[in-house]
Amino acid sequence: MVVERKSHITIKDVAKLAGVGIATASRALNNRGDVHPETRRKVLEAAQKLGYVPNSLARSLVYGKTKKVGVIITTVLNPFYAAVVSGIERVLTANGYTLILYNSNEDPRKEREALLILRQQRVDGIIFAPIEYESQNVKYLIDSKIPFVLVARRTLEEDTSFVIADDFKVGKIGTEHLIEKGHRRILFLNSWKNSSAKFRLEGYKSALREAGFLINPKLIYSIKPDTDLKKLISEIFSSKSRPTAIFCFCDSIALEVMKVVKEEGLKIPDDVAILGCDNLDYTELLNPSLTTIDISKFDMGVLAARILLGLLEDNKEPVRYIFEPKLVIREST
Amino acid sequence: MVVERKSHITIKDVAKLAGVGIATASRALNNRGDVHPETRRKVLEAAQKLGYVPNSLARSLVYGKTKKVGVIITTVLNPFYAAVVSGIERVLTANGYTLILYNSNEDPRKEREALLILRQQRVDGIIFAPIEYESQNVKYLIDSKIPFVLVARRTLEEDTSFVIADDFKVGKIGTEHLIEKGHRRILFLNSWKNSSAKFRLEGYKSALREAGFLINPKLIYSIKPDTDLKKLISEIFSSKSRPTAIFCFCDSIALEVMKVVKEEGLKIPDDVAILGCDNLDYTELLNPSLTTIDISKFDMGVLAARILLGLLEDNKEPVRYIFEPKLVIREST
DNA sequence: CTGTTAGCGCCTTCAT
DNA sequence: ATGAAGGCGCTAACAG
Repeated sequence: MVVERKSHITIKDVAKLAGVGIATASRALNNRGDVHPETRRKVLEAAQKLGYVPNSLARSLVYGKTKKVGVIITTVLNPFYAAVVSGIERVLTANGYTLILYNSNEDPRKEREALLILRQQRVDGIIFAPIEYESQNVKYLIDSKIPFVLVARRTLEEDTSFVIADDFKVGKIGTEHLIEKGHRRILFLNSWKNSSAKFRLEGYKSALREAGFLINPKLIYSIKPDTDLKKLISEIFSSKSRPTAIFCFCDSIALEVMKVVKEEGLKIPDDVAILGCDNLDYTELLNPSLTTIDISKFDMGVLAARILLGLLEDNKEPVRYIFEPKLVIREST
Repeated sequence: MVVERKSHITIKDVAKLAGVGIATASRALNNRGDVHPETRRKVLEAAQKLGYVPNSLARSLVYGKTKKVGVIITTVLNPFYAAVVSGIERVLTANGYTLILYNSNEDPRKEREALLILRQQRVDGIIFAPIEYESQNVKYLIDSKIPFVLVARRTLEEDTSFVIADDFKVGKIGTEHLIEKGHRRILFLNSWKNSSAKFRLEGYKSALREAGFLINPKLIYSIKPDTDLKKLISEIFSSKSRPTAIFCFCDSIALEVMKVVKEEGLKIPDDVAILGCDNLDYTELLNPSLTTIDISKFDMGVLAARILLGLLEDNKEPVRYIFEPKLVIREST
């Protein structure tokens, strides 16, 4: 016969051992209201002796607040998001909040699932990098009434809080740099469906247009997580009119592209120039060092978290913040 | 038809709208017991209409299980841990578990705090990369009776579950490789206090000893998060008998070292060889490409999560698994 | 100052 | 097949 042992010490146990009522124990434990010093001592001692750990589920049930924040990003495998999450975490934990992390992996179904679970968990707020610019999931989130702030990516809604980079400018200054370097056929390996992809593409086009060049749709690709970069690149470079430069959506993609390009026996930047984006730590030491566009990753996370805290605690108006990107010229272009 | 909603719809609301009792609503919602098909339909419809989202806090209170797992690592900023976490997440979410992430940043106090909060949150289990080999926090965790598995780092306890690399071997094959390349003065930039540091150091010494060389304590350093690498390196290299090779605890450190070494005007590997560990994605493309030691990061996470699930669901015995490291020779040595 | 009581939202006997 | 009632652990009135 297995005896079902009570798995956790409760406040009841503490109260009993201290020889006081349950409410008194609660008061003593939480420094609330008036408790006789001696009583408090007894309670704390009992708690100590029993190894009492308050159950925050029960507490949250009562309070209606959980002190938890959900974070949904693409994947922490991308150092860009790792940095964003790190910034978020810094602020959140400093303010007594716990962080629940979800990686959507660019799959809207997983994103939706994450949202549902976060609602079930009754998180107080959500920080979110939505997969799509026109996002059903963000609509759903708005309906849910949970305070949230978008990070790194925005959506078409005008009245949401977000912290993003000026992606139009990213696309523009990157392309301008390549044009300046004499490139005319610039391959744009863009991301997929998200706001950054959308606005960077517009920046790319704008730069081309202003320089008086035609926009060649065949030079614009959307990379999905399952895209076979190797195949794509070698196809593109087997055509007669191969591009002389590649503008990659992010450094992670640029890294992959560099591998493939090298395998193809092409020299960087002589045969093909490569431009990344994010200015990840290692890009400075790549061979050749990667020209890229710096975006304040960590600070974006910090600010997003701060804004969310504002939303949670003061019930402020939506806040929008746009970080300025900065071109970092190195050897790859 | 606008529905006025209070802060959260409860099962009570659903029951009322469906015109049934709470218990029946619960049964219908959870496909439990016998419910008349027509009743079920009404309940589900009501839930749908109200946008009901079950409160998992309340549910967990009843069940005594939360379906949540806590993860404590050094920092997700290190791609090594990002990969580990990613592996963990893959398995956990696939099994209906939610992941709560904490970064200890090598600070035992933060680590302890994380442990406390996870207990308060009543997580079902914990996956944990402890900062110290002789860890008070792991003792505390053991006392807490929460099932856990250590990942990447172990402690002196023999009867805990863990998934680690064979760190003695890491230290050994790395050092042997450098010796083979003709190096005699090998600087070991080790980590701090954790099991990997301990065993790798033993491997390093063992290799030196077996080759018949003396162990020079002045060539062994422990890098802490706040160590000024630049200063350290330039001091070391300003002495007459400078090392000819540097064995770095991990690729992230190796990256920093490469930057500093280059600033000092030294050529790699001619003036100084550099060896990393972890085989991060970008190391292949560094200038020069980094010789490193491959460790199955993602798989370590996957396995740790699987083992934890085993512990949670079948209440199995502790499981220990040690991954084989593999030397990856490139240009930097 | 302290104990009793009524929930927070949900699930589960136990009757009906 | 269904509803009433008790309880998970905790906090907040409300009485003493």
